[in-house]
Amino acid sequence: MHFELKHTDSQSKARAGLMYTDHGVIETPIFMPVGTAGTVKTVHQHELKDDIKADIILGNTYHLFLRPGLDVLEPAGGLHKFMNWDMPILTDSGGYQVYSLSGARKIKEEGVTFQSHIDGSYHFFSPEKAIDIQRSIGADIIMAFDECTPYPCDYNYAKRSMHMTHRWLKRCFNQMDATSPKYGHEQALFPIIQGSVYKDLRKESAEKIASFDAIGNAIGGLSVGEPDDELYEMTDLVCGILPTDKPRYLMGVGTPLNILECISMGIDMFDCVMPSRNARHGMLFTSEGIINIKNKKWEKDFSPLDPNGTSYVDSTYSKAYLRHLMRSKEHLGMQIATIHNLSFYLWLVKEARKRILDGTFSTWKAQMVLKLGNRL
RNA sequence: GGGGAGAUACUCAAGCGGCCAACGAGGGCAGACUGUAAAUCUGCUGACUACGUCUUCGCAGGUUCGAAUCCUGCUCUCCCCA
Repeated sequence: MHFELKHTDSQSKARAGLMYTDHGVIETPIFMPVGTAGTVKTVHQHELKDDIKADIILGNTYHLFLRPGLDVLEPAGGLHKFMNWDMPILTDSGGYQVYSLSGARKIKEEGVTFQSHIDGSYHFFSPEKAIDIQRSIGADIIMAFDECTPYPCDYNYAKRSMHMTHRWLKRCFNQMDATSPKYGHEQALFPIIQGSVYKDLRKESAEKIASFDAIGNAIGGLSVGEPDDELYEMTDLVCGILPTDKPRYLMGVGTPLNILECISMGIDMFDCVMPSRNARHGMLFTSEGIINIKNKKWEKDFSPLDPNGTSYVDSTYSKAYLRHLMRSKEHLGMQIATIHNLSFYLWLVKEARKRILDGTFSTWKAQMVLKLGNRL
C-alpha cells in the first residue's frame, strides 16, 4: 500500500491525494463510515457503495473479536468476504474502547483487561493480541493499540499514558514483523499520536510517531469532549510535524465543520459515528444546515429532504414523510436518514477534494462554513 | 328484574383522610450524541399576572380543621344470574 500526494492547496494546507490498497484506490481527503460490528448500521453494502459512495469503511477489533469471534471470521475468509464488502476496510484496535468502556477495563503495562459488555466475560488485549486479531479480521489498514485518554486529562497522566502508548507501538510493529497477512492482501499498520491537549506532549508524540516511518499516521485522543479550539490547535500542531508524503488520519472527527477545518490543516482521512448515529436519532446534516427531522415544524413540509442533496433519498422522500417514519420508529426512517447523512459527508469530502484540485477550496470552504453552522 | 365491580390528567394506570397538581408506562414537545455498551440517553408535559397563586380525580350534595380518598343521591360503563 502506498500514498501519492497529488496536490496541496495554495491558500491553505489542504491536500488531495491517492491511497492505493489491494482492495482499491481511495481518493483523499476521505470520510470513512463506521461499521463497528461488520455493518454500517441500517444500510446495505450495495447502498454504501452505490448510493453513499463510500470508498472505505471501518470495523472494530474489540466488537468483532467478542462477536462473531475469530473462530467464525477466519473460516469465513476474513471480514471482507464475511460481510461481502470488496473495498478497503480499516479496523480500530480497541484503543477507543479503553476510553469508552473505562468502567469495564483495567490498564497495565502489559495490556488491557476488558470485561465484555455482552456477557461480562474477561478478555485481555495486549498490543500483540490486537495485531493478531486484526490479522485475522484482515482489514487493509489496521491501527496500533493505544490508550485514548479522556478529556479533561491530568497532564502527568496524559504524559505517562502517551509514553506507554509509544512503548505499545513498538510492540505492535514487532508483532507485525513477526506475522503475515492471512488472506493474500497487504495490511498497513498506522501508529497513533496521543498527548491529550498539551502542546509539548503532542509535539513529542508526533515526532516519535513520525520516526517509525509508517505508511500512514493517525491522530488520536481528540474529539473526546474538548472545545473545537483545542481540537484545531492540536491538529494543526501535529500536521506541522508529520511527514507530508504520508496520509494523516484524524480519528473520530467529526462534525462537517470540524472536517472542513481539519482538511484545511492537512488531514486526509476522517471517521466518525456522528452521521450514522445521529441519523438514527433524527438529526440530519443538510446542505443548508442541521435539522432535527422529528420536530413538529416538519409535520406538513412535503418538500424534498434536501433540495440540493446528491443522494436519491434526498429527492425521493419528503421531510414530512421522514418525520413520520422516525416518529413511528420505522426502520426505513433510520435507513433513509443514514443514507442521507453519510451521502452528505461523502459529498462534502469529495467536493473538498475537487475544490483543492481546481484551486477554489478556500472560497468554497468559507461559504460552506456559513451554511453548516445553521440550525434549521 | 336481581347481584357485583368500576368511573383519576391526551391514553392506559397507581393512589384509598393531610407528605397529591396527583407514582408509573405510553403518547406529545424539545435537547444531547465526535476511532458506536447508543434504533440510545436527558428534560418538560393542568392553568397562570409563575421561588407564588388558581382550578382538577364522572355529576350533585354532605361529614371533617382538611377529601381523589369517607357518607348519600344521581348518571354512565362492565361482569354474573334471571
